[in-house]
Amino acid sequence: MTSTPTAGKAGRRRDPEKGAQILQATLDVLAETDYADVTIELVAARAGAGRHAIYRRWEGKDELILAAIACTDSADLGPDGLPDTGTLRSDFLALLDPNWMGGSERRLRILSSVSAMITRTPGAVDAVIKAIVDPSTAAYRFLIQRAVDRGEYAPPHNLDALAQVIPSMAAYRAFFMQQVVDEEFMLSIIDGVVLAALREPSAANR
Amino acid sequence: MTSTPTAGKAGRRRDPEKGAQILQATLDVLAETDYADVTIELVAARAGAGRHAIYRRWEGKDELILAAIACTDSADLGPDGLPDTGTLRSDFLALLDPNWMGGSERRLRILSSVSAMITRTPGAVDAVIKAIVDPSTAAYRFLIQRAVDRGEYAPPHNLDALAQVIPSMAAYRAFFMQQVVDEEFMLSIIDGVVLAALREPSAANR
DNA sequence: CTAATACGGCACTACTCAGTGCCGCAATCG
DNA sequence: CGATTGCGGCACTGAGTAGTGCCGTATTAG
Repeated sequence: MTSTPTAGKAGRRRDPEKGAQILQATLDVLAETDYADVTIELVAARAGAGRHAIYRRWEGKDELILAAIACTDSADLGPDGLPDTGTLRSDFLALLDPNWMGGSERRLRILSSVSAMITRTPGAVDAVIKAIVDPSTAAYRFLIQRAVDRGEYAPPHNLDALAQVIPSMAAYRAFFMQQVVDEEFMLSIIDGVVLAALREPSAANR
Repeated sequence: MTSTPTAGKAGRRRDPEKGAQILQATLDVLAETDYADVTIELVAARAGAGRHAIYRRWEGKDELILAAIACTDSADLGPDGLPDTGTLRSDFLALLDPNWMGGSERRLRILSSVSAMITRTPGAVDAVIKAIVDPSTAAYRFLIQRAVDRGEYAPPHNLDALAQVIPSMAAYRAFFMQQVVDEEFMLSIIDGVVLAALREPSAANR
């Protein structure tokens, strides 16, 4: 990539907005169509840019998409963005709020679009794991651990496995079955699997 | 599709073997590469056939792949093909045998390759669900239900949700995380999630 | 001012690949 | 035998698209 002309001397400076707009447009297109249908032309048009503005910043299509994945917004999955309602079950239910579901749905769609890239492009797996998979798992791990810490449940046999239940099953349903991840489905997982696998704390743990 | 000349009169008869070989080759290629990399040329070469032998039998690429998905072998997931070891946990462990894992891995790879097609081609979702998703879920549902029937566990709160845990989490790991679905991972799901969510039967149920 | 760089828009090349037509040969029917 | 159809192999067309070059314009440093 050519360095920004700030270090040099003359010339029009590269618009910092454009880069962000292009990445956002890339994520938008990824969330709407499949990887194979993501054309540079489409991204450029969506960003109100020319193709050169893209190729000036990234080596090619794959680098662009990798960069876009890396800047997927997962702030809502951080400890500070997660609900804290007092009980684990109502924390889970709070995640059904459109406020969070919007981000989840978008991440799911991006995840599925990028899937075709995963087996092909080196680095794609790591980018996806870092930007989407890990934050999701970490969010559920955090909620469960907090419930355990407050004495709501006994420490589970395998926290990591439990934390992946909801992301996995939601992705499987949305992706391979093309069915909506609605409240009814989420409740069936929450009550039928996750909470069922957690035990009341023994007296010794209180 | 043109009808077989058996009803008519003259001409060389269409080789019934060829059709099967082409479908098998399609599945092989699907299991090895991505949907976008599945070219008719590649399938034809793998089947030892010409492109015409394919287009004579199917309308186009999508129809070929749909037909191939529909004939995915899931016989090992039928009630008669599943292990019966006496306990649910050892039934699950028996599924780790290469005998079953081979089929599972193949189905997973085909599932991931076809995923790009799911959002695009009408009928692809139904074909995938019927040939891969449903048989997998049904197999786990059968094993769990049998364990419940023999009094090993109490009837679960939501059998369908539990039956989808292993297929979902295995697919998520293999597909989005590109990590092997090995014995260690399976054990963490079996013990940490599925069996943890099942309860010992109460005295009244015995 | 001039030089250098960014920008959008357009045209162009290069490549892949689905689908078709043609050729020669093989099989099957009358 | 001749007509018809299946078959593999080859060449070809046409569509889609990644990537590049050029043009006129805008912005910035010296």
